[in-house]
Amino acid sequence: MDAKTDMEKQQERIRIKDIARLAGVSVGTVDRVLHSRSGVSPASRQKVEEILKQLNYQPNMYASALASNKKYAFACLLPDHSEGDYWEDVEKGMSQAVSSFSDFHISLDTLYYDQYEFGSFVEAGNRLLESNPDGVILSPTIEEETSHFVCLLQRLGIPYIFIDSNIPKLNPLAFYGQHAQKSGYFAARILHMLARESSGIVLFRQIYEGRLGSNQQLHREEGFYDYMREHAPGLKMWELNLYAKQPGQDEKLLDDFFRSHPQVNCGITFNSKAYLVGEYMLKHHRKDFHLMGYDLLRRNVECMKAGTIDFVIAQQPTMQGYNSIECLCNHLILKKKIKPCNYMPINLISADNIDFYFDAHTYE
Amino acid sequence: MDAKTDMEKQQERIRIKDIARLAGVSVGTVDRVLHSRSGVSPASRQKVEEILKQLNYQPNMYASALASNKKYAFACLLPDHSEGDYWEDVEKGMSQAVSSFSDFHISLDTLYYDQYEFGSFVEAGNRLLESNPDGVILSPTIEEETSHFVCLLQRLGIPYIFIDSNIPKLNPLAFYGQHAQKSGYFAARILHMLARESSGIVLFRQIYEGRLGSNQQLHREEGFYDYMREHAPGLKMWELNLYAKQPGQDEKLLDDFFRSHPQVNCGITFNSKAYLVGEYMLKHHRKDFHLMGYDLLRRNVECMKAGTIDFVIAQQPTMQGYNSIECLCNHLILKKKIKPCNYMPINLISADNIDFYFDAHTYE
DNA sequence: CGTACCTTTGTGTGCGTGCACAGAATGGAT
DNA sequence: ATCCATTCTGTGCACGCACACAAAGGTACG
Repeated sequence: MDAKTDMEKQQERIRIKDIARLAGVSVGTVDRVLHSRSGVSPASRQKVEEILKQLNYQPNMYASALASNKKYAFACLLPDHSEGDYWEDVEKGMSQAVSSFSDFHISLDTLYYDQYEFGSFVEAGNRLLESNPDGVILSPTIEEETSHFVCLLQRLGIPYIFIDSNIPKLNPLAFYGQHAQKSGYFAARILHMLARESSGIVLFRQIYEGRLGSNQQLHREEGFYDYMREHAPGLKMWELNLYAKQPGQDEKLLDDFFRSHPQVNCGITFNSKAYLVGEYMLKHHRKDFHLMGYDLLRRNVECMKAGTIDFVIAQQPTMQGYNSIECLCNHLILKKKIKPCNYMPINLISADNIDFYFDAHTYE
Repeated sequence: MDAKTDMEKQQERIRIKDIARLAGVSVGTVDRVLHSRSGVSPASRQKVEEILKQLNYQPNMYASALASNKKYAFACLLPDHSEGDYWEDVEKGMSQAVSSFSDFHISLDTLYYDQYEFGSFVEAGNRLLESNPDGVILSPTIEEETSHFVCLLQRLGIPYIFIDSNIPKLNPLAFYGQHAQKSGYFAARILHMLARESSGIVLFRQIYEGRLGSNQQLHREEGFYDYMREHAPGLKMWELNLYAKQPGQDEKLLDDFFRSHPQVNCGITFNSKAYLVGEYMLKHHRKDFHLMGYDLLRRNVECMKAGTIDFVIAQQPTMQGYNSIECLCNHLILKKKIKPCNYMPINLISADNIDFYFDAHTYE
């Protein structure tokens, strides 16, 4: 029966056809209004817009994607990385998203650069632009170069998303990552519980070419010191710089430090390389040292299971990757409004709850 | 041009039409094979199945949902609850999912029962069955009655999902919730850090009609004791039963306990009612007591901000709700394979990282 | 050989939307 | 009034799939 009551119809989804009928125009006109195309008289436009608002019309995105049959090419610019690294999880999340939204005809091209060679970032950026992508995802690890690159994207009208760390003034379409300062603050609370009153804490830092690796690291440190200033002003703290690239050198630095500071039984790294210290402890059979770090890298996980890393703060890299692709789809295809700043949860992981944090499962 | 190279076509999505052409049959026949309907000769069926497997055909679920135009009614059976409660977040997740999958024409009907009146569960269950739903979500809080109810569902061929707690032998289509034993174990690790060596720990328990509220609570306790047995066998522990329904009575019990055990400065609840103790501490201006609990109820959050609850373990109720609806869609509409056991992360929340855990944002 | 009946296969329409194209209306110039 | 240009509006097909219906082929029986 065509003669359904209004009661029943209320539940039904409103279609373009319905809007057209109510506005006394054809679906073509409604379509033009919806996509703000030209060729509609002011009177019709206003009438249609009125009805749209009144009925709170939501297009059927599946029908829309089916009909428009466009292809979207996304591109991603990441630091190059090896197996078991942080960025691998980010990529995993992105490829999960690509396959989950494959019916939208999206594709993803990932380009890599050497985080410590600025030239390689620029070069990768140029290659990316050549492919003329519809949306870009990148991590603003190098502020200066990112700034330049983002200017080009803006000029071309290509939306870009930041993951992992943020530079708000370069206003990306969205940011997915952790609130670094607050995560440092939280880490401090936990480490403070681990630290005995009498002893002290050592901060292991990562130095490249004479400067700290990233803003992330700096903000985490800030948060850490903020907490300690408020809650444990008397606690002694040391900073020890490590260099990752020359393992022998780091080992010697650690030897020297612990020889001259035997009472220190607590430490933290504000980057993902806690395993450098954890593996050192393992090698020297020191199980009494309490260590914290960041990110569920394979080597960190192994240290946690072996007992030389107590806790790690995870920042859901897989979810970051997944969400950033989803965000581009929402923006470009479904024209949804995007939330610009999206902080990931600050997760505390120990050997006990680690099994529930490989967030892969969430998005099969 | 119709004459695309195979190279190009490889990237394209395979359609039913393609399968039909390659198998030398019509799309109707392929359709029949895909939906395992009758009326296909063994020869054709085999040929089509072969091609399907060979090309790993994945149907376009959007087109499929669009064409089939079926309506799905889901039903949900939950303990009744007041504002700011745990179940409210579960419901929030479910309604977010319903609106995010609204193009699949799903609807959700939620029924409530009194958790402590078994008869009301049965009555709500019967009302639910009358509406003849396509899928059911419930929390098996009462084992006996749930078992009966689930039998009925099985007989009717209606799939059901458990959230929050699990009874594997009633084999639900899927379970979304926390690994209770391991979460208790993890909680113990944290509380052990909070507890000074010299003092002891009190376990506040929730008693209804002479027995513990739920299996969840029991398993958490188990995990907690497991940890303590392994890592702090000497630590003294007490159990104090509370009754929630008579606040005056609880206050007296707490008074008595702390008068006779002034050295105890640490406690935990294995249900969501930590605020009973937190608010007591607030009232008596005791800030030196370390308290842990479960779930981000409004009253718990307030205690955390006031400083009388140190940590809470959260179990992502919103995500549980969202995922359970998503699961029914995947199973009934998209015919995807379902993962039967889905453990939520074991999240540790303090006042510092709480802002990042109202998981609403994730699914706008 | 015609008819009835069953099994197997092919075709056509519609789901809600995007978009190209055709058609109608308007206004101005001749 | 006629013609053309311009603006505005309506129609029809396509997207990939589900499902109803029609058609074709085969078998049995009078």
